[in-house]
Amino acid sequence: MAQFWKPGTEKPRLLEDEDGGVVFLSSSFSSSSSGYGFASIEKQRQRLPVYKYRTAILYLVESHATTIVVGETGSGKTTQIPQFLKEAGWADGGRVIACTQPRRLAVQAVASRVAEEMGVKLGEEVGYTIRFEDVSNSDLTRIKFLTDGVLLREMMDDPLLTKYSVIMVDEAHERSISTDILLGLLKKIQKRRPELRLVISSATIEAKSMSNFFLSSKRRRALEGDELLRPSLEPAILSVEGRGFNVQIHYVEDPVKDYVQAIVSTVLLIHDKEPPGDILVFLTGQDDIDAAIKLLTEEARGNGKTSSGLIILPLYSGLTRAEQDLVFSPTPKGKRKVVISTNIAETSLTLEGIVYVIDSGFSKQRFYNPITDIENLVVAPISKASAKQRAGRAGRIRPGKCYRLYSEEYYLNEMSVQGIPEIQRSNLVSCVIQLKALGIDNILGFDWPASPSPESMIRALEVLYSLGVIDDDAKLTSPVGFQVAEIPQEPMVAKMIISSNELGCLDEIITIASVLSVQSIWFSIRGAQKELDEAKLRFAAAEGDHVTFLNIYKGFLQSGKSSKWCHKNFINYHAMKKVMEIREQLKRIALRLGIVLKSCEADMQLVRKAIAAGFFANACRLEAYSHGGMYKTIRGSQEVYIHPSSVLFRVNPKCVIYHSLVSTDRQYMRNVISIEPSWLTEVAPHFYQQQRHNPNIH
DNA sequence: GAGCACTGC
Repeated sequence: MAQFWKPGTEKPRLLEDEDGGVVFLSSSFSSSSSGYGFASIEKQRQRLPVYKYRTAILYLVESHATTIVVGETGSGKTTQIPQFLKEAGWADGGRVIACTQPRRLAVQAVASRVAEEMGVKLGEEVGYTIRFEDVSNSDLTRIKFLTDGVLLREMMDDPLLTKYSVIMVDEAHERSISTDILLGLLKKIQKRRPELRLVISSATIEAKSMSNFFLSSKRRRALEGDELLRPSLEPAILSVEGRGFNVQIHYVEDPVKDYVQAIVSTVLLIHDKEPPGDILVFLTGQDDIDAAIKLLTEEARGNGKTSSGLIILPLYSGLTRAEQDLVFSPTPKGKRKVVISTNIAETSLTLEGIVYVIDSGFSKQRFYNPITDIENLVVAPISKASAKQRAGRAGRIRPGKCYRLYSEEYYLNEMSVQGIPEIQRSNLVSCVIQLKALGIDNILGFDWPASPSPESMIRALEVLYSLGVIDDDAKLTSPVGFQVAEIPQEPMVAKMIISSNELGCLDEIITIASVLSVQSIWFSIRGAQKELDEAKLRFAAAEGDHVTFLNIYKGFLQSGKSSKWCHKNFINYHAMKKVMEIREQLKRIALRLGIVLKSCEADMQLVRKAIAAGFFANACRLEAYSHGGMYKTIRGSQEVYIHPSSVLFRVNPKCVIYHSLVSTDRQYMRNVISIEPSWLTEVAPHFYQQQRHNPNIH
């Protein structure tokens, strides 16, 4: 059993502020109440911690180009600041206040809350825009919530975002790729539009570096000049307290060898010794979660006293909606809920009723190797910022406790302060083309909040060049480059779509692109693997997985888009509905780009050629004398295998193209289609011509 | 015969 150190002097406050750079404004700025109706809602608003900073916030936004608001959970900053700004006149004269979020669900929730507080109909004065859903009105909407990805897309039509007077970037500390790109671009826009105001909402840990980012060296010089009429270019930092309760932290004395076992022991310890309250456990992935549940169920059963009253539930994104909803159902009296979760509960989902958190100290994180061009998912230690976020989940309803399965010494001395920003862990192909489309040609010189490695940027430029999307001067080509940038898909998929025009198979290709962009269209039930495989066989096409998707789509349409039909065939109905939405979007965009919606009927050779035109770099050749179905990539001689979930598994055609690689003990190709090697020089002569004499091709 | 942290356009 894990031994926890119970410090004699337990920490009075969980969220220790360890960077001294944050300015805390005193409440002398407190505002008087605004003469506003809806008494009860107005009272609720006034009770939010952010309310007493109303005047301070308005003053800072007025006088500073950028205001950084450090606010803990429950401060009310997201719902209140846009309203303060509106009340102060920032939306007068047809201007709009924007507030971005990293996630769609948050956009919808916050927008409807604010519309309710203001007593207006959602979609009119208060609106929102997310992919597939625009609940806003260009004449009426004054406060608009949107995902940061949508705002980036808006910049393609209006690079200076002229209709917005204030842009609030919420959850900036999460440092997603789109937030980072957005921050870099907003900084540029500010130089052209001094009247634009930015509000960056961030966690404590990031505030200082965010402030330094918006105060570049050029600006420091400007500050010394004569800039009286302009707002101060030095960002203001305002800290707003949250409404979380204290969380006591417990550490283990010695490093934990087996964290699944340690979790089980700790759950039973809490259940035995601590007062009622639900437990949230952070683990890395589905495998660990299933193992922990199995072990916990066994040990609880064999331990009479503690076995009663535990409701043990898994939580990860792969679960169906119904399974996920179980964790939100209220815990019956006398019971204790134990939710064993991935990182999904760290930011994306909030559980009420959690009093105890057990933190394994690990999560799965994506890493990208620009040399091999492979993205890997690996279990890695979390950062202090994550650890604090996880612990905070225990203090939402009353004071709670957090059990960290690592030592305090490790936390203090070895854990990194914050995680590596996503942009430094990812393939940058989509990101680079987006910047190019916005006229940023000097990618290497772009002022990022955190610079990606030059190797990753160069690799992205190489891929875009090979696709014919950028030219020798690294400028977007016309029309292909601009078309690819318009299509909201990875550039290789976008190129496949554009190539389908002259091949006359857009109809089929957008179906394939749509299926490839959802997680999985298969409905997997544990223990029903055989049935799933049989269902797959009913649709399997000799050409490969992409053509199999076409068969499934056809069947789905013939069934009248029936959910029953999906169920019978082990197909995920919700995924199919998403496929339909994406397909409609792609169809609309393709038609706008002048691509003709044509079907090639049964001629699958055209479909395969279109796939090759986008994914030629992923072509592989079967190794003639290998018995294990070993392939090598034609370009890099990398050893790869067909994934067992593919319809071409064990079929092993001579030459294939894959859509993506997953790396475990081997590199597995997922979603594979067979091609003729001669097509490669046909669709990508520039890429393969130097290798004309390479025996691998002929 | 194997495996899918989490978002987003």
